[in-house]
Amino acid sequence: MDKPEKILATALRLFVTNGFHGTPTSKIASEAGVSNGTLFHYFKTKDELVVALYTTIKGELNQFLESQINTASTSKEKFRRFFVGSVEWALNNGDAFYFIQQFRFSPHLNLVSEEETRQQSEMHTQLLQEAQSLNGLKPLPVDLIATLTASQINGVHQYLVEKAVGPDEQRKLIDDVFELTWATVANPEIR
Amino acid sequence: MDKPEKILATALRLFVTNGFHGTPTSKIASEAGVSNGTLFHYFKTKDELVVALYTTIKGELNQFLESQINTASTSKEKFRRFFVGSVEWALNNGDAFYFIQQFRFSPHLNLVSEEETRQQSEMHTQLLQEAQSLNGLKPLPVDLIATLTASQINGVHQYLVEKAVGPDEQRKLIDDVFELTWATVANPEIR
Amino acid sequence: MDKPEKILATALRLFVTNGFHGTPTSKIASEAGVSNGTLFHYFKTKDELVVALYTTIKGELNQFLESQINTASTSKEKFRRFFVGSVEWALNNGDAFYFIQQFRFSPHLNLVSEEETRQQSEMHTQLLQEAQSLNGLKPLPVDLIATLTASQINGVHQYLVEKAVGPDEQRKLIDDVFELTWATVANPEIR
Amino acid sequence: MDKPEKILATALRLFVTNGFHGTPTSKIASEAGVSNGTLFHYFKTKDELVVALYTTIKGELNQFLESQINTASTSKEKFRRFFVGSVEWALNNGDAFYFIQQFRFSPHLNLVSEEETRQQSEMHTQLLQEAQSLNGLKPLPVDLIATLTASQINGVHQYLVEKAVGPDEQRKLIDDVFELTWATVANPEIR
DNA sequence: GATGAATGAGTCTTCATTCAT
DNA sequence: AATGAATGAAGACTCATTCAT
Repeated sequence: MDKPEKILATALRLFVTNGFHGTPTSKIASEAGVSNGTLFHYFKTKDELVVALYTTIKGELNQFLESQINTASTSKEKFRRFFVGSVEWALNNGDAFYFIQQFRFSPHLNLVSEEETRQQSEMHTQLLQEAQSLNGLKPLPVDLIATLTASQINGVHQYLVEKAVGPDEQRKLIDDVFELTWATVANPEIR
Repeated sequence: MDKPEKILATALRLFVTNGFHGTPTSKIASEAGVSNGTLFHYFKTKDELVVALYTTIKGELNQFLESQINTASTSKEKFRRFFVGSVEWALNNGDAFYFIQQFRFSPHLNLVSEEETRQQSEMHTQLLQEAQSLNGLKPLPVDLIATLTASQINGVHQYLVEKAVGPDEQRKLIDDVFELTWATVANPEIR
Repeated sequence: MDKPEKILATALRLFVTNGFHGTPTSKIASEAGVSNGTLFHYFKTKDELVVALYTTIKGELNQFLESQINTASTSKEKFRRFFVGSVEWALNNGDAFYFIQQFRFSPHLNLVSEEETRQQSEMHTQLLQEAQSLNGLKPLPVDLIATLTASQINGVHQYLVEKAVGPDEQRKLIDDVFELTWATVANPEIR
Repeated sequence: MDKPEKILATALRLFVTNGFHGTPTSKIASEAGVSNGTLFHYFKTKDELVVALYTTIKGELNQFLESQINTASTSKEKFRRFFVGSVEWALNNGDAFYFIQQFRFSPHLNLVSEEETRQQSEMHTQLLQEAQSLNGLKPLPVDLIATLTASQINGVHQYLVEKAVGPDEQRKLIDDVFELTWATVANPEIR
């Protein structure tokens, strides 16, 4: 792991525990094993570091989801992979997932261009548009369906974390909720 | 509005715009029309102010929801009032609702006792337990259903805010999603 | 004990424990069982309170010493009473004695007029001048003798406090040191 | 003089004039020619600065006394050097000596470990123990003798400062009082 | 690239003091 | 006389950021 990566990883850990404000750059630097100056060598400002962390994490998540979806053929299967993959990634990357929420409810969000924000949700939207064009979804606004499924993903994840469910049960539960969600949004006529 | 109330109202507005850290206590005080010292007369620390704001808002929300539910008789109707009431409260109290999310993804959350946290979600849980005991819900963990419906509430709200939907369409959309959600969690046999 | 007295007594206790700076007037007031405003009703400023406390204590000490000396007849006996009385008063009024030192090494000392300062040490000087005029003391400056004996008083007191000597041994020790001190300053020819 | 030294020197001067509380860290910093932040770079808190100043001064005093004693051979001579050296150091380092008293009657004293306090008075105690083991002192507790001589040192110094005695007379007076003190504590049989 | 001493603006918080009741 | 809410000036301390080495 090179220095910028180490800095980002350390920042993530500390931000999640202490919040942005509660984490001085000096602490990030020292815990990352670099000097104060080095941090600012790679990230011009603290805000830039925060945004870079967000962008990096979002990139990793998207890359992971893409790899999950690629191998599926049907719309439902793609959708399932997206749903299940999201929850599992969130479970395996608790800090990163928490950070995303933290970031979205902070003024830092304004520092990310709308263009970038749009791109990041593109995959999800595209997936649903494809499904809808094949008559596979209820006649609801695609964006609504997207938002609702994203909410469900958050919901399942939150439940699993709070209840500390075991791995086997976990898999079953995720799948159950996926099926419920699919039943909710899918066109019953061609189910 | 007495002084503590003015302080809380001003703090809410500023926190939502600038974040906790981005809002100096001095600005809260001056915009609330009181002196710096007065703020600290009523709230020992800034953190205490943040927590007090959260507790107050949660209290108001819960009181509002309780008033909504009281007049309903059937489980589904209670549930509907809860669902619709939540979304509408969120729409009418955008700042307060945003603040709740902000707060939940910040280290301040740790300053709220578990007891209080439990109390705040009690109504929701009770509602669902009652419904389940009457065989009205699918055989899923009540907490899961609670978390999922809460997520749906967030989802609809988020969609409505982002899309700036008009009032009539809004009401219809909320009701549609409620029905979808109910269909998702209700026991189909006695639907 | 009326209110000003209660305030002074409380202030003494708190000053000794926490220092002048470490003791807010609000704490003095609350622990004295009066309101914040009442304290400032009796003492215009905090500094005035500090000085009033000093003056009061010094007055009590002097009154006590005067009562001790009154009944003695010879110079040596008066001197003994002064010496022993000082040490015993210091032992019985630990806080007050500590406060005097605290006060003397603080900028508050400047708030006491020189006239008052002079008056307070008058008794001691007078005692020694009387003794010297009777040829009872070594031919040293009276002020030097005064300063040295005062230092010895401090010294014995400090030792007794630090070593927590028992009462009987205490009395003997004080007397021993008095005799040593007397031998040091008294004119050997007419001893 | 490096920055920490400059800060300590400035702090000493200001503390003696205005007291701990009467001296803002900002004033110390600016008069020392460094920024506010630099002061806190070297001393984590104002209290730590105060304690560091005390420790430094005590260290300097002890080092000076040690150098004075080293060259003497007999107990009495060592004792004389200690006595005279102490008074002269106090005269030449008025601020530092005043600060020591100020510090000893302040709550800051509690911040110095007992171990350190013990070490600082070790030299004095050792000196007297050595003298006593050679039968050179009266059969009194060594600690008492130590406390009494320390008090005499304070006394002479106080007198000389108050009376503004000239240098020649000064030396004679210090020596006279030393002899008196020695006569007071030394064993008369082997004098 | 890397360092870490130095900076100083910015913030929370305290507290002596006032004053209307 | 007594209260205690209100004030705001003042101060300790933090921390993002710079820059000479």
